[in-house]
Amino acid sequence: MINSYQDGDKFTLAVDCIIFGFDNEKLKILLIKRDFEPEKGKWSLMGGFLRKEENLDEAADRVLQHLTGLDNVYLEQLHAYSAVDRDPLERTVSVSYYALINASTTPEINDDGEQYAAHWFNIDEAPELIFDHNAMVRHAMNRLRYRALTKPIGFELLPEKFTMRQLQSLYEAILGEKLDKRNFINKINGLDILHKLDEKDMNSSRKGSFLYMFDELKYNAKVSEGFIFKL
Amino acid sequence: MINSYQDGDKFTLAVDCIIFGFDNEKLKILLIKRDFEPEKGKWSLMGGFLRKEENLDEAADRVLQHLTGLDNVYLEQLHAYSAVDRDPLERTVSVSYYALINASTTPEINDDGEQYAAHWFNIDEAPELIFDHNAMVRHAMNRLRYRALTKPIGFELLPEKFTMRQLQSLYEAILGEKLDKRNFINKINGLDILHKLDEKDMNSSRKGSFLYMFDELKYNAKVSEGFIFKL
DNA sequence: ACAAAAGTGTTAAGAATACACCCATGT
DNA sequence: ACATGGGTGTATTCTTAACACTTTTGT
Repeated sequence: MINSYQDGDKFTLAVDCIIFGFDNEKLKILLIKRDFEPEKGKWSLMGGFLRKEENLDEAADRVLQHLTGLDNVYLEQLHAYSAVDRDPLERTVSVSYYALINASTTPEINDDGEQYAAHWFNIDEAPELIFDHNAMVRHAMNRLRYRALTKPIGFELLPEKFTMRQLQSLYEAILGEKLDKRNFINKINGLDILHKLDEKDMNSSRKGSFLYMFDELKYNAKVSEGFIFKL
Repeated sequence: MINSYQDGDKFTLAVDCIIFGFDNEKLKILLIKRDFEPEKGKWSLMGGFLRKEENLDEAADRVLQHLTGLDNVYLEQLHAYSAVDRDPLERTVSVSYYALINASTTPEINDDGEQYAAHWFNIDEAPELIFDHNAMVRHAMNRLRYRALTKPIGFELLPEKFTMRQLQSLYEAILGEKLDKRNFINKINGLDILHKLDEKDMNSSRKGSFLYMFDELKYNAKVSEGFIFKL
């Protein structure tokens, strides 16, 4: 049974990316409209096939870069989907990844009109997706919520400089609940992983609000001292 | 790029199982000694190849049943490992699963001596494993610790009837730390998901200790009322 | 002067932790 | 009678949650 390779069936392997973004108000997801069969015209996640010379992480990076042009994106593997009939055309096992991209750094999406049209949707207004992609998105949301509480991944979704209010809005969008302003700020400051700038953002109010940066060095130092990030 | 299936490479897909057990004292892992190449004679996880007519969960079930004869085992998918050179003989992508089996229900292991010899190891005394199996085990331990705090999975590893002390020892083994007896019992009782029997286990002491059963109905009712299990 | 968002601490409630003695029984 | 593990409750600390007013400044 396991003592030989010769009798193994072979499979097409795909990656599908759940791409999250944030526009300072709502959590978004990037979807593409399929311009090819099967399920032409329907919305789906961005995906691609694994190639012999790469591993799954690299395939996900490649797919993401093709669509967004972005490199060094936060990507995390989620789950392998393998139902025999999940893809009606051909047996395909797909490994899902979720990506966090900072909407303000994001250049135009590679929407070449030929293969697919890409579009940002509010996470709660996304259309029905093909295959098992709806389940993939639900799963990704759960993981995102969990991760947001145990790793400072939120910063991946924000511009380099951001206000406390933006950070709070992001966490509210991820967790799906309102948070208390003072408690939130106290908690964040208690973590001591932000650098407060002298600069203010004057867009949101007359008074202006101070900008902060995530201090990755401080964070890494704390983690290596055994500090456990917990929001 | 994604608009056709024809140019896709194909891959051998495997599942590898991290099989945890508990002997009332230590957390154990079931490993097999390979009697075939590559890496003949070395210890590894139990694995097998995915077949066309099944999905990954089914493949993991099959592999596990072949080894242990057990059905209805708790199995959870963990991660897809896909390094190009992870298996020196042939490009193989492997999806890891962890399994929890109740050592007392476990019949003899299917150790047929021809293909492999299976052996239980204390988790902290396990030998070096082939390929990336060491990483798979580390990953599985982390997931097990997390799950143990948020789902009553511990009960999968115990006999149907068990004492509080057994339950506590199990959690201590999983979490790798000593717990306070009174606090532990208070917490467990606070969850109100156990059924206390009139029966006593007379093996562990002269006085005897009451046996308990996990009440799955109560648990499910609580969960569907929105109760969040948190140990 | 007022509208609109920023900024700032304290108190109360709840959760987690530390801790020590008596009980039942077989030998 | 004693040795062994079983069983039980309270006080303290820490963490989390609730809560309201003043500041700044552009119009």
